[in-house]
Amino acid sequence: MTTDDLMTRALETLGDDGPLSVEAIHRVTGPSDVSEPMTIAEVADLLDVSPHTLRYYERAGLVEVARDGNGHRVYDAGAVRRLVFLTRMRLSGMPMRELREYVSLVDEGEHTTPERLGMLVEHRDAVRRRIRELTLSLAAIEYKIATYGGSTGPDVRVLDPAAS
Amino acid sequence: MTTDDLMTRALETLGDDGPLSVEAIHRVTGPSDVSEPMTIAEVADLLDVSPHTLRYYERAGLVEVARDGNGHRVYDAGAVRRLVFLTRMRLSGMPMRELREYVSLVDEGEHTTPERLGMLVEHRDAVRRRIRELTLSLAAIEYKIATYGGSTGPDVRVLDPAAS
DNA sequence: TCTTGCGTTCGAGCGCGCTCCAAGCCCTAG
DNA sequence: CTAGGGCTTGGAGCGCGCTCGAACGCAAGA
Repeated sequence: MTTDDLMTRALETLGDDGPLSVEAIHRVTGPSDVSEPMTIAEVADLLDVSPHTLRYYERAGLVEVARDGNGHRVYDAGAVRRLVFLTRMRLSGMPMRELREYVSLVDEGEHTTPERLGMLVEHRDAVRRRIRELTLSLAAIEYKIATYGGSTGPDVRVLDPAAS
Repeated sequence: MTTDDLMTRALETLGDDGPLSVEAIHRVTGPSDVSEPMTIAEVADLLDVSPHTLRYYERAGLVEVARDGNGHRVYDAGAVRRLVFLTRMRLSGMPMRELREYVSLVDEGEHTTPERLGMLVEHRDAVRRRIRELTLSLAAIEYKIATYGGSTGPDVRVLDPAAS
Protein backbone atom coordinates (compact mmCIF):
# COMPACT_ATOMS: atom_id res chain seq x y z
CA MET A 1 0.00 0.00 0.00
CA THR A 2 1.09 3.50 -0.77
CA THR A 3 0.11 4.94 2.55
CA ASP A 4 2.04 8.09 1.88
CA ASP A 5 -0.33 9.95 -0.34
CA LEU A 6 -2.05 13.17 0.56
CA MET A 7 -5.56 11.89 1.02
CA THR A 8 -4.54 8.94 3.14
CA ARG A 9 -2.48 11.16 5.37
CA ALA A 10 -5.27 13.67 5.65
CA LEU A 11 -7.75 10.97 6.60
CA GLU A 12 -5.42 9.62 9.25
CA THR A 13 -4.81 13.10 10.55
CA LEU A 14 -8.47 13.61 11.15
CA GLY A 15 -9.09 10.42 13.04
CA ASP A 16 -12.42 8.70 12.78
CA ASP A 17 -14.70 11.54 13.62
CA GLY A 18 -12.90 14.82 13.19
CA PRO A 19 -15.10 17.89 13.33
CA LEU A 20 -13.10 19.34 10.45
CA SER A 21 -11.62 22.26 12.29
CA VAL A 22 -9.92 25.06 10.46
CA GLU A 23 -6.51 23.67 11.26
CA ALA A 24 -7.58 20.31 9.94
CA ILE A 25 -8.54 21.91 6.67
CA HIS A 26 -5.25 23.68 6.57
CA ARG A 27 -3.55 20.37 6.90
CA VAL A 28 -5.80 18.92 4.24
CA THR A 29 -5.42 21.66 1.72
CA GLY A 30 -1.72 22.17 2.00
CA PRO A 31 0.32 19.50 3.66
CA SER A 32 2.85 18.93 0.94
CA ASP A 33 6.23 20.56 0.81
CA VAL A 34 5.81 22.17 -2.53
CA SER A 35 9.28 23.42 -3.13
CA GLU A 36 11.66 21.24 -5.09
CA PRO A 37 10.73 20.03 -8.56
CA MET A 38 9.56 16.45 -8.56
CA THR A 39 9.73 13.47 -10.87
CA ILE A 40 6.64 11.76 -12.21
CA ALA A 41 7.11 8.85 -9.82
CA GLU A 42 7.29 11.18 -6.85
CA VAL A 43 4.16 13.05 -7.84
CA ALA A 44 2.35 9.80 -8.55
CA ASP A 45 3.28 8.59 -5.12
CA LEU A 46 2.23 11.82 -3.47
CA LEU A 47 -1.17 11.81 -5.13
CA ASP A 48 -1.70 8.07 -5.13
CA VAL A 49 -2.27 7.86 -8.85
CA SER A 50 -0.23 6.07 -11.49
CA PRO A 51 2.32 7.80 -13.70
CA HIS A 52 0.05 6.71 -16.55
CA THR A 53 -2.71 8.82 -15.10
CA LEU A 54 -0.46 11.84 -14.72
CA ARG A 55 0.56 11.61 -18.36
CA TYR A 56 -3.07 11.17 -19.28
CA TYR A 57 -4.03 14.34 -17.43
CA GLU A 58 -1.29 16.19 -19.22
CA ARG A 59 -2.40 14.89 -22.59
CA ALA A 60 -5.92 15.95 -21.70
CA GLY A 61 -4.64 19.47 -21.37
CA LEU A 62 -5.22 19.76 -17.65
CA VAL A 63 -1.68 20.67 -16.75
CA GLU A 64 1.55 21.64 -18.45
CA VAL A 65 4.73 19.98 -17.33
CA ALA A 66 8.27 20.96 -18.22
CA ARG A 67 10.98 18.54 -19.37
CA ASP A 68 14.57 18.20 -18.26
CA GLY A 69 17.56 17.61 -20.51
CA ASN A 70 16.62 13.97 -20.99
CA GLY A 71 13.06 14.75 -21.91
CA HIS A 72 11.86 13.57 -18.52
CA ARG A 73 8.99 15.40 -16.88
CA VAL A 74 9.80 17.89 -14.16
CA TYR A 75 6.91 18.89 -11.93
CA ASP A 76 7.41 22.29 -10.37
CA ALA A 77 5.41 23.69 -7.47
CA GLY A 78 2.73 25.10 -9.76
CA ALA A 79 2.18 21.85 -11.59
CA VAL A 80 2.04 19.91 -8.34
CA ARG A 81 -0.42 22.35 -6.85
CA ARG A 82 -2.64 22.07 -9.86
CA LEU A 83 -2.47 18.29 -9.76
CA VAL A 84 -3.36 18.28 -6.10
CA PHE A 85 -6.41 20.27 -7.03
CA LEU A 86 -7.23 18.10 -10.02
CA THR A 87 -6.96 14.83 -8.18
CA ARG A 88 -9.04 16.16 -5.33
CA MET A 89 -11.74 17.18 -7.77
CA ARG A 90 -11.57 13.84 -9.54
CA LEU A 91 -11.73 12.00 -6.24
CA SER A 92 -14.82 13.93 -5.30
CA GLY A 93 -16.45 13.00 -8.58
CA MET A 94 -15.94 15.91 -10.94
CA PRO A 95 -15.84 14.52 -14.49
CA MET A 96 -12.85 15.12 -16.74
CA ARG A 97 -14.98 17.19 -19.07
CA GLU A 98 -15.70 19.77 -16.39
CA LEU A 99 -12.14 19.78 -15.25
CA ARG A 100 -11.06 20.55 -18.79
CA GLU A 101 -13.57 23.35 -18.89
CA TYR A 102 -12.39 24.73 -15.58
CA VAL A 103 -8.78 24.69 -16.64
CA SER A 104 -9.55 26.40 -19.91
CA LEU A 105 -11.30 29.13 -17.93
CA VAL A 106 -8.19 29.54 -15.84
CA ASP A 107 -6.18 29.87 -19.01
CA GLU A 108 -8.53 32.52 -20.27
CA GLY A 109 -7.57 34.81 -17.46
CA GLU A 110 -8.83 36.73 -14.47
CA HIS A 111 -12.17 37.70 -15.91
CA THR A 112 -13.45 34.14 -15.76
CA THR A 113 -13.18 34.05 -11.99
CA PRO A 114 -16.93 34.32 -11.38
CA GLU A 115 -17.64 31.49 -13.74
CA ARG A 116 -15.03 29.30 -12.11
CA LEU A 117 -16.44 30.07 -8.71
CA GLY A 118 -19.81 29.06 -10.04
CA MET A 119 -18.42 25.71 -11.11
CA LEU A 120 -16.89 25.16 -7.72
CA VAL A 121 -20.12 26.01 -5.96
CA GLU A 122 -22.03 23.67 -8.21
CA HIS A 123 -19.57 20.90 -7.57
CA ARG A 124 -19.68 21.57 -3.84
CA ASP A 125 -23.44 21.11 -3.95
CA ALA A 126 -23.08 17.91 -5.94
CA VAL A 127 -20.65 16.55 -3.38
CA ARG A 128 -23.01 17.48 -0.57
CA ARG A 129 -25.86 15.69 -2.29
CA ARG A 130 -23.70 12.66 -2.85
CA ILE A 131 -22.70 12.57 0.79
CA ARG A 132 -26.32 12.73 1.84
CA GLU A 133 -27.20 9.98 -0.59
CA LEU A 134 -24.41 7.80 0.72
CA THR A 135 -25.32 8.55 4.30
CA LEU A 136 -28.84 7.44 3.63
CA SER A 137 -27.68 4.25 1.93
CA LEU A 138 -25.31 3.65 4.79
CA ALA A 139 -28.16 3.86 7.28
CA ALA A 140 -30.12 1.34 5.25
CA ILE A 141 -27.14 -1.00 5.02
CA GLU A 142 -26.48 -0.76 8.73
CA TYR A 143 -30.10 -1.42 9.40
CA LYS A 144 -30.00 -4.48 7.21
CA ILE A 145 -26.89 -5.74 8.94
CA ALA A 146 -28.44 -5.21 12.34
CA THR A 147 -31.61 -7.08 11.47
CA TYR A 148 -30.05 -9.60 9.17
CA GLY A 149 -32.22 -12.57 8.40
CA GLY A 150 -30.89 -13.53 4.98
CA SER A 151 -32.67 -13.10 1.64
CA THR A 152 -32.50 -9.91 -0.30
CA GLY A 153 -35.10 -8.12 1.66
CA PRO A 154 -36.04 -8.48 5.29
CA ASP A 155 -38.28 -5.53 4.76
CA VAL A 156 -38.98 -3.25 7.63
CA ARG A 157 -42.69 -3.79 7.68
CA VAL A 158 -42.08 -7.44 8.32
CA LEU A 159 -40.20 -6.76 11.49
CA ASP A 160 -41.99 -4.16 13.50
CA PRO A 161 -44.61 -2.01 11.86
CA ALA A 162 -45.51 -0.51 15.22
CA ALA A 163 -42.12 1.06 15.73
CA SER A 164 -42.98 4.10 13.65
CA MET B 1 -37.82 15.32 -13.20
CA THR B 2 -38.93 12.05 -11.69
CA THR B 3 -39.22 13.32 -8.16
CA ASP B 4 -41.19 10.33 -7.14
CA ASP B 5 -38.51 7.78 -6.66
CA LEU B 6 -37.60 6.23 -3.36
CA MET B 7 -34.29 7.91 -2.77
CA THR B 8 -35.53 11.36 -3.64
CA ARG B 9 -38.46 10.98 -1.31
CA ALA B 10 -36.25 9.66 1.44
CA LEU B 11 -33.86 12.58 1.07
CA GLU B 12 -36.71 15.04 1.22
CA THR B 13 -38.15 13.30 4.23
CA LEU B 14 -34.94 13.76 6.13
CA GLY B 15 -34.58 17.44 5.48
CA ASP B 16 -31.14 18.94 5.22
CA ASP B 17 -29.62 17.70 8.42
CA GLY B 18 -31.59 14.77 9.70
CA PRO B 19 -29.96 12.87 12.55
CA LEU B 20 -31.12 9.63 10.95
CA SER B 21 -33.45 8.52 13.66
CA VAL B 22 -34.84 5.03 13.74
CA GLU B 23 -38.12 6.19 12.27
CA ALA B 24 -36.26 7.92 9.49
CA ILE B 25 -34.51 4.69 8.64
CA HIS B 26 -37.80 2.88 8.70
CA ARG B 27 -39.10 5.34 6.21
CA VAL B 28 -35.97 4.94 4.14
CA THR B 29 -35.84 1.21 4.13
CA GLY B 30 -39.46 0.53 3.50
CA PRO B 31 -41.57 3.36 2.23
CA SER B 32 -43.05 1.66 -0.78
CA ASP B 33 -46.40 -0.06 -0.82
CA VAL B 34 -45.14 -3.39 -1.95
CA SER B 35 -48.34 -5.19 -2.63
CA GLU B 36 -49.71 -5.20 -6.16
CA PRO B 37 -47.60 -6.48 -9.04
CA MET B 38 -46.02 -3.68 -11.04
CA THR B 39 -45.09 -3.05 -14.65
CA ILE B 40 -41.55 -2.32 -15.72
CA ALA B 41 -42.39 1.36 -16.18
CA GLU B 42 -43.77 1.62 -12.68
CA VAL B 43 -40.75 -0.02 -11.12
CA ALA B 44 -38.42 2.10 -13.20
CA ASP B 45 -40.21 5.18 -11.97
CA LEU B 46 -40.16 4.02 -8.38
CA LEU B 47 -36.45 3.35 -8.43
CA ASP B 48 -35.47 6.16 -10.76
CA VAL B 49 -33.73 3.90 -13.23
CA SER B 50 -34.59 3.19 -16.84
CA PRO B 51 -36.52 0.15 -18.00
CA HIS B 52 -33.34 -0.66 -19.93
CA THR B 53 -31.48 -0.90 -16.67
CA LEU B 54 -34.10 -3.15 -15.11
CA ARG B 55 -33.87 -5.53 -18.05
CA TYR B 56 -30.12 -5.37 -17.80
CA TYR B 57 -30.20 -6.37 -14.13
CA GLU B 58 -32.45 -9.25 -14.99
CA ARG B 59 -30.17 -10.40 -17.78
CA ALA B 60 -27.28 -10.16 -15.36
CA GLY B 61 -29.04 -12.71 -13.18
CA LEU B 62 -29.70 -10.35 -10.29
CA VAL B 63 -33.44 -10.87 -10.21
CA GLU B 64 -36.06 -13.11 -11.73
CA VAL B 65 -39.18 -11.53 -13.09
CA ALA B 66 -42.36 -13.28 -14.16
CA ARG B 67 -44.22 -12.60 -17.41
CA ASP B 68 -47.91 -12.07 -18.04
CA GLY B 69 -49.91 -13.49 -20.92
CA ASN B 70 -48.42 -11.02 -23.35
CA GLY B 71 -44.88 -11.76 -22.32
CA HIS B 72 -44.69 -8.48 -20.42
CA ARG B 73 -42.75 -8.39 -17.15
CA VAL B 74 -44.70 -8.51 -13.94
CA TYR B 75 -42.79 -7.41 -10.85
CA ASP B 76 -44.18 -8.94 -7.70
CA ALA B 77 -43.40 -7.79 -4.18
CA GLY B 78 -40.34 -10.00 -3.94
CA ALA B 79 -38.84 -8.76 -7.16
CA VAL B 80 -39.47 -5.17 -6.22
CA ARG B 81 -37.91 -5.65 -2.80
CA ARG B 82 -34.85 -7.18 -4.34
CA LEU B 83 -34.58 -4.36 -6.83
CA VAL B 84 -34.89 -1.79 -4.07
CA PHE B 85 -31.98 -3.51 -2.42
CA LEU B 86 -29.99 -3.80 -5.62
CA THR B 87 -30.41 -0.19 -6.65
CA ARG B 88 -29.51 0.97 -3.17
CA MET B 89 -26.34 -1.05 -3.28
CA ARG B 90 -25.52 0.18 -6.76
CA LEU B 91 -26.18 3.76 -5.70
CA SER B 92 -23.81 3.35 -2.82
CA GLY B 93 -21.14 2.04 -5.12
CA MET B 94 -21.23 -1.72 -4.95
CA PRO B 95 -20.04 -3.09 -8.29
CA MET B 96 -22.21 -5.40 -10.37
CA ARG B 97 -19.75 -8.21 -9.90
CA GLU B 98 -20.23 -8.22 -6.13
CA LEU B 99 -23.95 -7.91 -6.47
CA ARG B 100 -23.96 -10.99 -8.70
CA GLU B 101 -21.90 -12.79 -6.11
CA TYR B 102 -24.24 -11.74 -3.32
CA VAL B 103 -27.30 -12.87 -5.21
CA SER B 104 -25.74 -16.19 -6.04
CA LEU B 105 -25.07 -16.66 -2.33
CA VAL B 106 -28.70 -15.95 -1.62
CA ASP B 107 -29.63 -18.57 -4.18
CA GLU B 108 -27.35 -21.06 -2.53
CA GLY B 109 -29.41 -20.98 0.62
CA GLU B 110 -29.41 -20.25 4.31
CA HIS B 111 -25.95 -21.53 5.03
CA THR B 112 -24.34 -18.65 3.18
CA THR B 113 -25.76 -16.10 5.56
CA PRO B 114 -22.48 -15.42 7.34
CA GLU B 115 -20.71 -14.84 4.06
CA ARG B 116 -23.40 -12.44 2.90
CA LEU B 117 -23.24 -10.59 6.16
CA GLY B 118 -19.52 -10.30 5.64
CA MET B 119 -20.08 -8.73 2.26
CA LEU B 120 -22.51 -6.26 3.70
CA VAL B 121 -20.13 -5.31 6.46
CA GLU B 122 -17.35 -4.85 3.98
CA HIS B 123 -19.51 -2.70 1.82
CA ARG B 124 -20.66 -0.68 4.81
CA ASP B 125 -17.04 0.06 5.61
CA ALA B 126 -16.35 1.03 2.02
CA VAL B 127 -19.28 3.44 2.09
CA ARG B 128 -18.06 4.93 5.34
CA ARG B 129 -14.61 5.44 3.88
CA ARG B 130 -16.10 7.03 0.82
CA ILE B 131 -18.18 9.40 2.90
CA ARG B 132 -15.12 10.45 4.86
CA GLU B 133 -13.18 10.97 1.67
CA LEU B 134 -15.95 13.09 0.22
CA THR B 135 -16.31 15.04 3.43
CA LEU B 136 -12.65 15.86 3.35
CA SER B 137 -12.80 16.91 -0.28
CA LEU B 138 -15.85 18.97 0.50
CA ALA B 139 -14.00 20.83 3.21
CA ALA B 140 -11.19 21.59 0.80
CA ILE B 141 -13.62 22.77 -1.86
CA GLU B 142 -15.44 24.98 0.60
CA TYR B 143 -12.15 26.37 1.74
CA LYS B 144 -11.17 27.15 -1.82
CA ILE B 145 -14.48 28.83 -2.47
CA ALA B 146 -14.17 30.90 0.68
CA THR B 147 -10.67 32.09 -0.14
CA TYR B 148 -11.10 32.20 -3.86
CA GLY B 149 -8.45 34.15 -5.67
CA GLY B 150 -8.51 32.43 -9.05
CA SER B 151 -5.84 30.10 -10.48
CA THR B 152 -5.80 26.42 -9.73
CA GLY B 153 -4.21 26.76 -6.37
CA PRO B 154 -4.46 29.55 -3.86
CA ASP B 155 -2.47 27.33 -1.61
CA VAL B 156 -2.95 27.64 2.06
CA ARG B 157 0.60 28.56 2.82
CA VAL B 158 0.26 31.59 0.62
CA LEU B 159 -2.52 33.01 2.69
CA ASP B 160 -1.65 32.58 6.30
CA PRO B 161 1.17 30.27 7.25
CA ALA B 162 0.85 31.35 10.88
CA ALA B 163 -2.66 29.99 11.25
CA SER B 164 -1.50 26.48 11.98
C1' DT C 1 -58.98 -0.64 -39.76
C1' DC C 2 -55.10 1.57 -38.57
C1' DT C 3 -52.24 4.07 -35.70
C1' DT C 4 -50.17 4.82 -31.22
C1' DG C 5 -47.87 3.24 -27.47
C1' DC C 6 -45.89 0.13 -24.45
C1' DG C 7 -43.79 -3.91 -24.21
C1' DT C 8 -40.54 -7.91 -25.90
C1' DT C 9 -35.68 -10.00 -27.60
C1' DC C 10 -30.79 -10.09 -28.82
C1' DG C 11 -26.87 -7.96 -29.81
C1' DA C 12 -24.22 -4.06 -30.65
C1' DG C 13 -22.55 0.50 -29.26
C1' DC C 14 -20.98 4.03 -26.21
C1' DG C 15 -18.77 7.26 -22.80
C1' DC C 16 -15.74 7.32 -19.24
C1' DG C 17 -11.32 7.04 -17.18
C1' DC C 18 -7.87 5.05 -17.21
C1' DT C 19 -4.25 1.29 -18.45
C1' DC C 20 -1.19 -0.90 -21.19
C1' DC C 21 1.89 -1.89 -25.25
C1' DA C 22 5.88 -1.31 -28.18
C1' DA C 23 9.81 0.87 -29.45
C1' DG C 24 13.17 3.65 -28.07
C1' DC C 25 16.44 6.81 -25.09
C1' DC C 26 19.43 7.71 -21.22
C1' DC C 27 21.88 6.76 -17.01
C1' DT C 28 24.04 3.94 -13.63
C1' DA C 29 25.86 -0.30 -11.43
C1' DG C 30 28.21 -4.50 -12.04
C1' DC D 1 30.59 -3.50 -22.19
C1' DT D 2 26.31 -4.80 -20.84
C1' DA D 3 22.16 -5.26 -18.33
C1' DG D 4 18.54 -3.09 -15.78
C1' DG D 5 15.57 0.38 -14.55
C1' DG D 6 13.08 4.47 -15.25
C1' DC D 7 11.63 7.49 -18.38
C1' DT D 8 9.66 9.08 -23.23
C1' DT D 9 5.96 8.78 -27.13
C1' DG D 10 1.56 7.66 -29.78
C1' DG D 11 -1.87 4.74 -30.09
C1' DA D 12 -4.57 0.82 -28.90
C1' DG D 13 -7.17 -1.77 -25.45
C1' DC D 14 -10.09 -2.52 -21.53
C1' DG D 15 -13.67 -2.93 -17.80
C1' DC D 16 -17.67 -0.97 -16.32
C1' DG D 17 -22.45 0.03 -16.51
C1' DC D 18 -25.42 1.07 -18.96
C1' DT D 19 -27.94 2.56 -23.46
C1' DC D 20 -29.64 2.00 -27.79
C1' DG D 21 -31.18 -0.08 -32.37
C1' DA D 22 -33.96 -3.17 -34.99
C1' DA D 23 -37.57 -5.97 -35.64
C1' DC D 24 -41.40 -7.53 -33.71
C1' DG D 25 -46.13 -8.46 -30.69
C1' DC D 26 -50.23 -7.05 -28.61
C1' DA D 27 -54.09 -4.07 -27.25
C1' DA D 28 -56.75 0.02 -26.78
C1' DG D 29 -58.59 4.27 -28.99
C1' DA D 30 -59.79 7.39 -33.18
